[in-house]
Amino acid sequence: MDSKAAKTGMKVERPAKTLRELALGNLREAILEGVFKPGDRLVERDLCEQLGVSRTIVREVLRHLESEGLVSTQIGKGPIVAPLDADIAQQIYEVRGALEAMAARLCAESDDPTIAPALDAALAGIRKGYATGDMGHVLTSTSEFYRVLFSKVNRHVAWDIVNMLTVRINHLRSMTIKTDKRDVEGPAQMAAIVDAIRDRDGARAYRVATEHVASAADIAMQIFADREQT
Amino acid sequence: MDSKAAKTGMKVERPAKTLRELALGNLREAILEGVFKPGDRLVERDLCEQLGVSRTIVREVLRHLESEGLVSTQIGKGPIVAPLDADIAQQIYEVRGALEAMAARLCAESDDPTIAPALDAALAGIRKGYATGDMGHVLTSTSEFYRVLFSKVNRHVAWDIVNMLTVRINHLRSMTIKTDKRDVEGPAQMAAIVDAIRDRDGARAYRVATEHVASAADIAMQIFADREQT
DNA sequence: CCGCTGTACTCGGTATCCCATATTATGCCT
DNA sequence: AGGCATAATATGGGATACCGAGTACAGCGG
Repeated sequence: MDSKAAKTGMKVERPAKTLRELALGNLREAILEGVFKPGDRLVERDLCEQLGVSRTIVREVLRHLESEGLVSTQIGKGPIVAPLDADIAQQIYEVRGALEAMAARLCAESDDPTIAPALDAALAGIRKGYATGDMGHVLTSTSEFYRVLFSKVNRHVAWDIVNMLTVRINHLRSMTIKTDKRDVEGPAQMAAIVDAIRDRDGARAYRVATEHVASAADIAMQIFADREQT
Repeated sequence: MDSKAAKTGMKVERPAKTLRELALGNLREAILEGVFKPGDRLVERDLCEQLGVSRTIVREVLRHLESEGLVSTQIGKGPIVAPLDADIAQQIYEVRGALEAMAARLCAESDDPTIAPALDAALAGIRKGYATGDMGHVLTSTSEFYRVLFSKVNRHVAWDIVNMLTVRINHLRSMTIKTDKRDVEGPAQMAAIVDAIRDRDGARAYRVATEHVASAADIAMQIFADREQT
């Protein structure tokens, strides 16, 4: 796995050694898991206890998450979990779409025969997750699918951006994949991307990738609409 | 200005109040200005003196710049100014191209008649900068051009990303705009973008915007090639 | 000439302190 | 009783001082 990552030029994250990286991961996870909900205040001194680290670390971590967009700091108050509105979510999906479509096209236009099989493997993981009802597995396999898409053509800058954006819409992703018929539609759309890549059809790969993200965005917007009606 | 910014949803940066924001701006500026060159170590305690702030601040700032990609921290050592290689630069130009082309298309497809004049104004600024030899003015006007492109269609997420990427290739930008004939080619390409927008031709706007970034990237790659020959 | 050792440097991390502000609780006066 | 002024609390912004560990380099000895 490591050698493979090195071969693709993709930065392999070595076992996070510094406390700060650990704390960063933990807090990010906690926010993603919903332990802290959007709008909740993130009190530095409380986090020190909960994370078991000093305020220095907590502050560095908060700053980092702030630049990731997961945390926002209001002037007179302090850091809170950044709320996500429909407009921002829409924009995030849009950028993701642009970048993932770009990557899909590049994959199609490269002549690396290992791409399609690797994507198929990830796709199989997604289908298996749906079949077994393991939604966590669906999410990680989906990430793997896109990771392959970017790393096979050595686009780690774009991949980093997509990753940054993805964490912000994490809970939306969890909901979109549970939507009615998404268990067949989603994989089908992704299979269409793989097909286009296999056919070396860059334009089609670009188009179907764009459509896939757009349909996920549509579902997300529907979720916002439903929520508002409450 | 504030009301306009609010209307466009574009984040207006209020006069940085916290010491941290000041220090962040100063250090970023220093790196961009070349006070610290790629590979230079950024010794925390030295920066404390030079910036006149405590280590707390310096560390938060370094963390922030790290997540911006301007600074990289090597495990056993410490923070250094992130070196920029041709591969990364290429990828940054590529992502910028994808996003700017997207914004150009959106501008063309919107029916906001204020877009083209605003872009023309920025373009005039660029031409004036070239005419007077004020390259700093060329750069800020170019940024203004793209800021308008994104803000007129309310894409501040994408704009933030483009901005983040742009600082990393700042010195390349300074060099590309000084390239032979870039003083006529560059503005001509940007005028083509405005023309396409005025004609409501989304596909053409997308294409010419892509081409403009690609030509800038080509020049940047040439700079890397020349540098290597030394 | 090469290898070892010790010292200086610096980072990651911690523990306190101080100050300003914002919120909340208290209490007094009308 | 109600409203306003005030005090107490909570918290963020910032500064210091300190410690342990790893790196780098200089000098010493073989």
